[in-house]
Amino acid sequence: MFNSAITQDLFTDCLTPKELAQFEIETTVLKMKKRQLVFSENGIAFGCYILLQGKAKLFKTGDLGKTQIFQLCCKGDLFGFHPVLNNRKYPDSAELLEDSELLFIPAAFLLQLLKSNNDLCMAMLSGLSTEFEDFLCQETMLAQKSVRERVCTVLYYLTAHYKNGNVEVSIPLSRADLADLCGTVKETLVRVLHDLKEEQIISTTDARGTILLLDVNKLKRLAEV
Amino acid sequence: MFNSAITQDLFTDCLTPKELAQFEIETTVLKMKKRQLVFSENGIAFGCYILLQGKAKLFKTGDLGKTQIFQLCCKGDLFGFHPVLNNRKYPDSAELLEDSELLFIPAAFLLQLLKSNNDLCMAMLSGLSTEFEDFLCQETMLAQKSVRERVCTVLYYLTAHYKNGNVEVSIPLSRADLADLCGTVKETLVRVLHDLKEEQIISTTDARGTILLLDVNKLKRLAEV
DNA sequence: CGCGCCATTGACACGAGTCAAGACGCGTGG
DNA sequence: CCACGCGTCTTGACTCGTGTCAATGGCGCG
Repeated sequence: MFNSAITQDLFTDCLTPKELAQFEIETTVLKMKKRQLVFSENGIAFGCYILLQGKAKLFKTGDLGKTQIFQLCCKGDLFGFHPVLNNRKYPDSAELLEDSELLFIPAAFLLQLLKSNNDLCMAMLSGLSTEFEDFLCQETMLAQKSVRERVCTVLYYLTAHYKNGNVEVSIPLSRADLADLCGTVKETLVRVLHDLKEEQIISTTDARGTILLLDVNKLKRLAEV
Repeated sequence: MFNSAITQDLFTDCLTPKELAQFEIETTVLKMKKRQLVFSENGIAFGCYILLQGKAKLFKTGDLGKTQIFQLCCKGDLFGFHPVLNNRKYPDSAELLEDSELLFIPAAFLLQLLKSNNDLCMAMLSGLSTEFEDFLCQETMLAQKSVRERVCTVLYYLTAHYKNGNVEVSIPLSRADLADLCGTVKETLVRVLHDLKEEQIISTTDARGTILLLDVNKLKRLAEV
């Protein structure tokens, strides 16, 4: 959950050598800073992006101005392509969590590739369907679970993003971002984290509040209630 | 919201006459009764369906057994295709709300069409992207709005499904189904409906509790808070 | 006629949001 | 090198929305 279902493998796996060469030419590498917006809600989609290096969050802003994060992007993830495919405005926003390197793919070129390469199309359909699955889980979780369960669920799934080696998982997200992932507010999130600390399930090492997962199994059990 | 982004137009618009002929041959009409399951979570996907006549709800069951409805299907909607595209099990279930007529499209045939017809692929990609937009709205709504606002939002969007002529909108869903759409429980939903009745925004005519929308504009305003 | 499903209402408890204040570390500038 | 200020994290007190449990009412169907 919260992972990208579609990565740059899409291109490396599906494109012909000739198309790959063209790909090199048509795409552009961008360097951007932490906190910069890659695109934002209602903006026109000139193309999409591959995250070559760094991290990003994808989120939507509700009617009241509160943001809901629905995906965290890591190295290799493709994002921002939906409005290219259905020719609409961006329904969401993307912000960098670290200084990052992006590969920009122009909309027209992506569409041209899709039109001429059926394998790519099929792979994309598959990816979008997997993304659909993910959304179902997210939506059901948000609608049905308590905040405590949601926090545990989110922390558990973040292991996929922030595992160092095989054991340690440290999560450098801010409290505000974590709250936006869980669909709650900072204060409530902090209280839950406090409890989890007392239960020896997590710990916070540094002053920034980086979370260290101590007992992933117990976390998983609490998440699945 | 809660609408299908993908309908049978996909086929009528994109298929060649020859493919349409083949389509006639490969697909099967099914008649099924209210409350029957078309498919269910974790089931194998043998194909997908077009709703020729009737209504259906698509939902996912959470860890605790509570169901969350995320889409209502009307005449012409295509559904149940995601696991065909990504070769997995069904992540959701489909249940008929009325006696219905379905067109079954075998998985292999759908895949064959997609492989040989790029227009169809592109149209499908577009539809899935629009579906993605819809999910973002749903998720943000569920995570951020109060129950009252959610009920108003849901009722408002249901106008698209249950409009008779141009003015009257009557909603024949059960309280349980409405609650499952709003991400709440029957009792709470009933209380909100009670208040909306007092505020002259809706009324319930028959004993089954069919809801009649009196003031769609006010409803919309309450939904957008 | 009576059973059962569904809608409705009431009483109650608790989870979670809001508001306000304090703690802590970090960076900037004097 | 220290002090101040800012941003983030944390905690407390309080309120209220919402879920749970339980009981009643109404209508249709067998």
